[in-house]
Amino acid sequence: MKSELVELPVATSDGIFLAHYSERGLASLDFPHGNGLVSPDHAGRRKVLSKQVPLPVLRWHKTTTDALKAVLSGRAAKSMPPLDWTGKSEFQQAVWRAMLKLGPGKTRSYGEIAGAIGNPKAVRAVGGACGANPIPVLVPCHRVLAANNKIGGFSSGLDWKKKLLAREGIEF
DNA sequence: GACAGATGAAGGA
DNA sequence: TCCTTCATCTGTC
Repeated sequence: MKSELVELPVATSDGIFLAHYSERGLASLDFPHGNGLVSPDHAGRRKVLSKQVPLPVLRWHKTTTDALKAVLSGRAAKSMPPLDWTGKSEFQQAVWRAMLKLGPGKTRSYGEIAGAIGNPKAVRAVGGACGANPIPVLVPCHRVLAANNKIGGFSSGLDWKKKLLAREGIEF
């Protein structure tokens, strides 16, 4: 089957994020690497040039750009592009949906997220699902803290998590 | 099937 | 308080 990803850069004041779109929607989002440069890993990845980008993807990309900039400045995204979670487990999707409900400045603990999806004991699994989140920032995994307001962890780097939380006025 | 993980809670020093 | 240990659940190899 063809599941070619369209790869488009998202320029923000924090660097150039890299968005990957499938025919279903936004599939993943990469944090800027170093000084906004794309990692060598992406160099060899098959991608579609901007000229060939389908119209729906261009619309999604605009929405994604707006949403990303809004979240990075501590505001709520006005609208979200469709998210492509194909191939992900039901559990992971449930965790991510629960996180999408968190507005700016709101936080939950891993235990509370676990409870929200009806499995209060699955706290460690929630941590695993957060780490597997392909769309950080837009799926606000940075708003999930450990118990007692501790920072917990962040797969893309604790610095990003701290920065994002600080912009939303969250104390931890 | 075994193991690891971005946790949480309880018990002891 | 702080540290250690154990219970629990899911994903990955």
